[in-house]
Formats: sequence, C-alpha cells, structure tokens
Amino acid sequence: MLDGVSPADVRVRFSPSPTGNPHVGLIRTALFNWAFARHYGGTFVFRIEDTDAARDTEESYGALLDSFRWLGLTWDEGPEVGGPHAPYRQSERGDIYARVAATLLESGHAYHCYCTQQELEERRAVARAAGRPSGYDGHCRALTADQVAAFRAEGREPVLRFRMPDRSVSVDDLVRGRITVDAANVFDYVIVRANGQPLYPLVNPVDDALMGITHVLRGEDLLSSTPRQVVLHEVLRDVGVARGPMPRYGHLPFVMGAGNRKLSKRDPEASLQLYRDRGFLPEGLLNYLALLGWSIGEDREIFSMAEMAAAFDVTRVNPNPARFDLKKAEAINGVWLRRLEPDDLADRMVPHLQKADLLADPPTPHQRALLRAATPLVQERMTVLDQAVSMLGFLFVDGDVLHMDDAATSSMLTPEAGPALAAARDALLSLSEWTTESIEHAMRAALVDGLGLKPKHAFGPVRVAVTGRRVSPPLFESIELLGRERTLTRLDSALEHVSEPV
RNA sequence: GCCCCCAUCGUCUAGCGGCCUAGGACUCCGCCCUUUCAAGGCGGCAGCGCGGGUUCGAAUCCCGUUGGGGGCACCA
Repeated sequence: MLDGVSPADVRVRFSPSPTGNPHVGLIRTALFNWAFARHYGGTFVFRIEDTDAARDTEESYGALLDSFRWLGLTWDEGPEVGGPHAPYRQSERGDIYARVAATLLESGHAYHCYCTQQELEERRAVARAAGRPSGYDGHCRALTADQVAAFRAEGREPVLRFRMPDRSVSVDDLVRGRITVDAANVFDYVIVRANGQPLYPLVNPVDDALMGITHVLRGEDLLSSTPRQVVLHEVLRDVGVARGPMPRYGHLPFVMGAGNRKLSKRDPEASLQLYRDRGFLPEGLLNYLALLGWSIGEDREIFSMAEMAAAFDVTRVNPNPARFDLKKAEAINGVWLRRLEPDDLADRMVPHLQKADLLADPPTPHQRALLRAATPLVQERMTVLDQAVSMLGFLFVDGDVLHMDDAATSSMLTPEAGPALAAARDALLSLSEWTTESIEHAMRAALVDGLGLKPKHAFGPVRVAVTGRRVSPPLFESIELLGRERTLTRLDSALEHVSEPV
C-alpha cells in the first residue's frame, strides 16, 4: 500500500474549497487523512482550493480553520503554518497554474476548444438520445488554422482542454480495488476557463504532484474523475513538471443524511457548527465520525484519536455508504462526557450556560463555585453539553422558576400537592444544618413518615417547585446547592400557585 | 440515456471458505437499582436482497439480477 514510500515520507492532504459551512462528511474525510498521516508519522498538508472566486468566501475559510482547531486536527503544512510548498491557498498560486497550462498547450497535451456552452449542450443531448456517452466529443481536437481564425473572427474565446488518450485507464483504489474505465468513456476535459482561470481538474492534480502528495483519500464522488487525474499526473511527469510517484487513491464512502442522499453543505443536520452548538465534544464527535466507514475491530467503539491513529488502515475502510445517526453520535459523546474531569466538564459547560444568559461573562466566582459543585450531579445525565442549560438552569436563574416548564408545573402543582409542599417548607425552615443528608432526612421524616406519602408522590411536587422541572438533578443535592433562602422562596411561590385556581 | 461504485439486524459495523444455530454498538421493549431523569446491571425483538454457479462446505469466491448511490459543468 505504501508502494515503496517509506512511512515517514507519507504525505497526504486535505483540500476543501471554502464555500459554505464545514459539514460532517468533510470532517470525516479530513479525519481519515489525518489518521493516515499520523499512523505513519508522515505529513498532513492542509490546502485551500479557492479557485472559484464567485463561490469562495473568506468567512468559510475562517470557519474551516476554526473547525480544525476546535477538533484538534493539526496540520503540518498549510495556511498559517506555512511549509516548503507555500502558498497553500490556490488563489495565490495562479502563476504556477498558468505556467503548467502553457506547458501542456505547447506540448500538445492540451488544446484550445472553441465550442460554446450551447453547442456542447446540444451535442450532449443528441448523444444521450442516441444512447451514446455524453462526454465531450473531441470536436476541437484537431482544428485547422482556418477554423481557428473563423472562430476568432466570431469573437469566441477558447477554453483549454486536456487531451485524454484513446485507451482505457485503470486505477488501483485503496478501498475499492481495481477500477477500469474504457477508452470510450474518458473524455477531454476543460482545465482553464475562457477567462484564463484554472479549474479544479487542473489545479488539484498539479498541486498534488508539486506538493509530493503520496496518498489521496477523498470522497467517493471523485472516483469517476480519478482516471483523468492519473493521466494528467503521468503527463506532468513527462513534461517535467512533476517528479514524484503517482499518488495512490482511496475513495471513502459517503456520509448520508436522512433519506437516501449524501449529506451536503445545504443540509442543516450536516453542519459541524450545529454539533458544536449542541455541545458535542471534539473527542466524542470525532470518535463517532471515525465509526462511519471504519472500525477499530475487536467489538470496540470507544477510542481516542491517538488510538485511532495507531490502528488506522485505509485498506480496512468499508466501501459502502454510512448514515449519520444522531442518537448514536450522542451516545458516543455521552461516554466521552462522563470520562471528563469535573473541572474540565464545568469549564466546557460555561459557554452554553452563558449563551442562555444563565452565567455572566466571565462567570462570577460564586457562579463558578456553584457550577463546579453541581457538575457531578449532571455529568452522567447528559449526552451533550447544551443539556446543562435545562438541567442546571434552576440554580442560576433569578427568582421564580415555575415558568420554566409549564407542562410540569400544571400537571404536578395541583391543590393536592399543597400539604406536601407546606410540609417540605416547614421541615426546611427549621433545619439547623443545611446538607444533603440533613435535608433528605428532614424531608423524609416530614413527607414520607409524617404525611404517609409514597416517596414518588412526596418529592415530585417539591422537585417541580424547586427546579421548575419534572426532571432534574438529584433533589436533595439540588436543594442544598440552591440554598435555604431560594428554596423556601420557591416553595412559597409554589404554595401560592396551588392555592389559587388557575 | 451512458459510465462507475455499493449491498450483513431500523442504523453503524465485525466477519476476509469450516471457529456463524452470524458477534458488538445505537435505537426500541421488559426487569433490577431508584425521590424524577439518567447512568449502571440483566434480558429481549431484529439481519447475510434475489437467482444461479464453484466447493465436501459460502455471509464470505464467481456470474447474473434487483435495489441504492455517484459521475457525465468554463463547480469543487
């Protein structure tokens, strides 16, 4: 698989185009490249394919870098870190592509094509109708000087088209094995626009060659364009532009969304930002993404990125598409969340609580202490950090809490709950020591022994009164953290509520 | 339409000719624990698309078929 490349010389790249928001399929591809490079101790190159000025944005570029930093996927060469093949943004490499294009034209490997879009479409339609392949028909392959002059006279500006050989092309794919495309199905393709702008089919293989990329791991959608890249690479070597070996290709399966289509940047559920906002941990999300098309084996699903890198083998990547399953992603994330040190977890919850206006920015020392104390209560109840808002909100919100969950309020705080709430208030009012143990003891004595209520019925209304929710962290711990004053206030408020007909 | 790729529980997967009356995980459903919800423990439902071969033996190899996906741009 390494084909004579020594492990340390392995060079892979991740080369997104900065359009839209980074999505999870993209990250999965980046992750596999990263793991491949790290496994061999090779180099992970980050290259930005921003040759389409009309669609590329600086925001998207920023989001890309930000995402990688958040995920901890470090790159060895690329934007901001530089490297021997800088620049790594293709928008800054125009002169390189211009030179290569000129070389290709001079050597006869590329030619000017004067066909208009409309002419191409018409001929494609005809070919389709006749049951023939609809790729470029080679119309301008051998134009005479007169024909060229005539086109020029019409004011036509030519594109530059790469000449594919009339032979079948085979590629040994790292995950799919040998793929052969017949000569009749490989077509000459445009590498430079009429306006002089180089296109992806040129710049991608050129940079791979120039940057000495040894392995290309990318999405399955690029599989059918691989033969043309392979041929271009051979030509680049022939004309002296490239020296290195042909990269080995591995085409990764799609990450599918709901329904039966691959996740695209337009799908909201594909957005990496969505998962960050929900409070996925980088280690949890990455762990889940690694499971999409790859397995560490031995009935194991939880592993760190270091462990993944140590075990990663691209030939063991599963070629069939995988569906992104939010439930499972959350379950995996929950495992990682529970593994966190409480201090760490508390820190990670802060931004989510701030976003909900529950914490100051920065949090006050009191808020910080309260959060830290409450963290162990919620750690095994959460799968994503955002849940901290609903579970811990009652501790940080000021005053009345009954508005927090109307359904719970109305169903639990009936007049029948009055005695229990009153008994709870009285028990806590006179409590000398404010600890979880003493609170539990007093409440049990008052509600269970005193009123003869079943624990389930005794503590339900109290929970709602104190936390505003039917589901909360453990009740007595919650009351201890809330403090006597606020607890009593809320119980009084609930008592008022039950005594007033709604 | 033409070309290419793919095919194991609902989902992600293990399996690379006998260890498979197909294993794990998520989901779902029971039970235990329990002040709620989780977590944890125990148990359960559920799968090799179909048809031919090859072989003593096939989820595993071959062919076909069906189904799904992708490509066929002066996007990447």
